Amino acid sequence: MIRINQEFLDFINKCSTQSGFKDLIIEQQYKPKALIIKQESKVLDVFIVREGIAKCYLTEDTGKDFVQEFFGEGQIFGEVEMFNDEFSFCSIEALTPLSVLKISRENFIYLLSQNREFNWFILKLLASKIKYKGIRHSFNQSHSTETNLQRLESQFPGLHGVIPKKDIANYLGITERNLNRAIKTLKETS
Amino acid sequence: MIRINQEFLDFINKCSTQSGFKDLIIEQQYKPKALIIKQESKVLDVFIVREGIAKCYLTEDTGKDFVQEFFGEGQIFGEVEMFNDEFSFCSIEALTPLSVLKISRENFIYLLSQNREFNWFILKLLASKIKYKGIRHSFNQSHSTETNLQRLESQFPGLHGVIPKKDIANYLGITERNLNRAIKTLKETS
DNA sequence: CGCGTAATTGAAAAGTATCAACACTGGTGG
DNA sequence: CCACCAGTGTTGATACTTTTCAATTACGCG
Repeated sequence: MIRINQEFLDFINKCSTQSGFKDLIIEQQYKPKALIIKQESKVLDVFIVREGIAKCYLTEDTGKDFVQEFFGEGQIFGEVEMFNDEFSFCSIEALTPLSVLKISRENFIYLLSQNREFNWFILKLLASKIKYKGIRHSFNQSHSTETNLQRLESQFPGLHGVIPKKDIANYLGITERNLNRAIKTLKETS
Repeated sequence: MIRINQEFLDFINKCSTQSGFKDLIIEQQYKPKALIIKQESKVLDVFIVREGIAKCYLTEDTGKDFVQEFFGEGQIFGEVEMFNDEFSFCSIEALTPLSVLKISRENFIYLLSQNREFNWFILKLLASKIKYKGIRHSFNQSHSTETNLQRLESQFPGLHGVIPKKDIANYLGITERNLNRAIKTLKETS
């Protein structure tokens, strides 16, 4: 399954009903293929996935796309840009119909300073992303395409049908041609 | 040059002279090749580089090492393990004689909750690591070995003589053989 | 000098990208 | 109902890149 964070989503959902909190959180909907954050553009809000799947990817000067991560329920994005500079280093696109909760930069920083629990959640989320990215990059570089594909499928069973092959290839950092060969090889040897 | 964070180092140095703060921070020295954090082991402290260079790497089940990052002055490590679980997903090794400032888990969490400036520094540091890792992984996957090497050399001029070739190869995710060919190719075409 | 570690190189094998052709699918309009 | 289209997925042949492995050289240090 896609990476999710139910605990954080529950927390935010609970908050969005409390006075003094609900006004800071705005719900929003996106259709598939909608571009939510555009690379190199200003990011004014933080987003939390309520329902659906989003794709986080980076377009290189070579024209190639590289998928950083697929975001499921309770995953946050746009928060990295709140701390250092407001320009996004990646794009975010809805893969399925997507429901998000939006918090403005101003309110996000206010919450961080005023709500200890929120602050702790964000620290944990950031640390978790670092770990995820570190392990992923290392694994990718150190294993064969077949092994990388197997790992992805064990982490996200049922990604076929939801995520286009092009995106899977871009997540693994390989071409579609090579992805197809890997799939075939795995079928034959199983 | 190696990634550094002078602002944070200045802040920590200043703190370590203040009453109520200095007792929380311990200075420590390591010799080259000393293993400071061991993969899969418990991490009890957070470390901040005061002087020298450390290598952050991950050993895969294939026996291959992958270098995540080289830490310079003001860079922090061990902090990721403070938030989720205390077992390290990577190893940290001194490359040069290394001077670090150490903060125990207990005191780290205390500082996070009591010192707003410290809290904000950590948030920024974590966000910065995410961005660094994201951009790096994407660039690596999308460019040729030669281009990756050029990028590394432009970011860290003078890494030869300090960082062994094996580590450079492991940082780029390639073999030493291939690194040597890339170096030769770049020399010829320049 | 001799030892161990690090760096270098060539040749063969394995893996991956590129490119072009073709198949499948769902939706649209005649 | 069929023809057409665009987007997506599939495949083979070839060129290119990287790894593997083994042999050799260079360097620092007791």
